[in-house]
Amino acid sequence: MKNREIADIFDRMADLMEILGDDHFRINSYRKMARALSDLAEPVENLARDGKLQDLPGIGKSAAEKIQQYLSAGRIDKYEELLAKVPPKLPELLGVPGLGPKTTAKLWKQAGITSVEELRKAIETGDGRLINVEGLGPTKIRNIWQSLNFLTSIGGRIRLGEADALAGPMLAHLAQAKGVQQALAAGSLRRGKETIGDIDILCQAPQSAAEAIIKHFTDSPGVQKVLAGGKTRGSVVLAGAVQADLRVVPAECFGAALSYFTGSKEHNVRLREIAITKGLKFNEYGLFKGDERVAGRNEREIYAALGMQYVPPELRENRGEIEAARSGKLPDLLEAADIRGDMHIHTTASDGLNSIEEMIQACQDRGYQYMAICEHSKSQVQAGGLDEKRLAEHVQAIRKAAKKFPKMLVLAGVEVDIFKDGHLDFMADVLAELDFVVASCHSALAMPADEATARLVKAIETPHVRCIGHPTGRMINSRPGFEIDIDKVASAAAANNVALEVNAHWMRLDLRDIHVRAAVNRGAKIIISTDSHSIDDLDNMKYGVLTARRGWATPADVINSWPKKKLQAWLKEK
DNA sequence: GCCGTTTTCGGCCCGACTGTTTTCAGTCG
Repeated sequence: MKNREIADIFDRMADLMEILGDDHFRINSYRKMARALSDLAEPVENLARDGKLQDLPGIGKSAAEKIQQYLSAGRIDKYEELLAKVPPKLPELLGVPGLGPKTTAKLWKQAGITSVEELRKAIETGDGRLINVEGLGPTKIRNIWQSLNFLTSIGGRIRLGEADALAGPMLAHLAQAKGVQQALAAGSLRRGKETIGDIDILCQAPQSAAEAIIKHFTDSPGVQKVLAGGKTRGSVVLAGAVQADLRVVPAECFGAALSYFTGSKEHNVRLREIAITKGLKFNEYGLFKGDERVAGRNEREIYAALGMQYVPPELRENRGEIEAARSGKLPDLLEAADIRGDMHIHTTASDGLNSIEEMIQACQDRGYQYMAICEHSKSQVQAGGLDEKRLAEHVQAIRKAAKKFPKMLVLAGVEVDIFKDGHLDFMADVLAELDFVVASCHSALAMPADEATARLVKAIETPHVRCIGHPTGRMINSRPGFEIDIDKVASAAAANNVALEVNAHWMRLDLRDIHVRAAVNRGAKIIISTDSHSIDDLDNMKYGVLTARRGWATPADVINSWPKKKLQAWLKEK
């Protein structure tokens, strides 16, 4: 699957065109193409084969030809032409905060700088080259210098759970400032995206209090560096080199600002375009007819005034939610409160930190009606995987412990390993004794897409298997995991009445959002599980719910939102 | 380069903050 690869090339072409000063509308359309390709769950090769490339939003004749050329010849002429016009390492300058295409072009043409390393040397040695660059004074040079040092210390986007942990204390700190009526996380954190670039916080307060609140924010304990502080917004760097931005707005604009700063950018652009067709103007202060504000206090009245359903933040990615909302066809998404159980929990019997009873109690404390304890199987030696004998003893221990919790349905399960060729770590007669079987891959996690797909399909077709755990095996920001043909996997899952896991741990979130959507579209069922190895891990469920919502999942799609009786009936179906 | 419920041509989102060319360009979100 070459989706990501081709998307990157379109993004790089856009970068090059920006430096060369090309028409910015054209550049924007290249960005849209890159986005369409990276949002695509199925292999772009399939669309190309079926002549359906132009069905993708923003992909026209010319882009389709470029994609076809890449797939058949491994190159895109236009990209090669652009590369020939610009020094190879110049585009990396665009990644330096504060450096955009205009300044990058000037550094190149007026100072002969062609890479980040050369820029660093030019500043370090003070060789005088930068003096010739117009628009570049001492302050800007100092800021660029700091950005260069900042760059070497950060690893890019942080994971959802990490951002959430940073935002929580900051929100609590802000709530103590005088005049604050409410403070919420906006941006990709509110949308529940798997990684977060920076933390956006929106605060409702009277205008008169704004400046003091921003000061309160920039003076916060965790702040390492203040990047900006004005009358309506402030910007800081937190521990771990994470940027956090704050905006303070009065109540009459809060909804407009929340919508604006929640994004996504692509969703917002569409909203503004719709506003224009209705003779309105939409900005972060409200929805305006001339000078009159027709909406802005909350998001719902804005969507209503634009003639569409309220769009939940998780769907705001311009992946079809605008059209659905305009025709009243948005799904009734799963809610966190719908979750009735956790179906993938470890205990001290394998590599968990808490006992059976502690985990049952913790699930009961969270209001669950059912749960499944699923330890590793014998080949997971490093994780204390259970062999047949220990597994049988463990089942007895679970049954015994469960008697102390009559209200909780405790399933004795297993997380059985799927080997490289798709066969399992336990024989069918062992699996038959269990209430619930999750099958997962823990080894050979780098294999070609067709082999990985076949491996999962074989496991799905195996008797007694009811769920595939963390189907791609990816670890966000550290391991890509399998590329799979999600349509094939989901179709097999639907046909065999096997669920696909959304692993709720913020390091996994696997299935990921676009896979959930493809799976649901194919009629596959989802189980959102925390794969908990401790009591605290149980609280990761919220990240799995966010991911499922981003995949347009409804309660009907998510088995562990079903009532206990319906779950028990489903368990008997295979 | 894409796109069409005022369209196949003429559009294509909006404002804050910063530093510098002291009236605005560049960058960012």
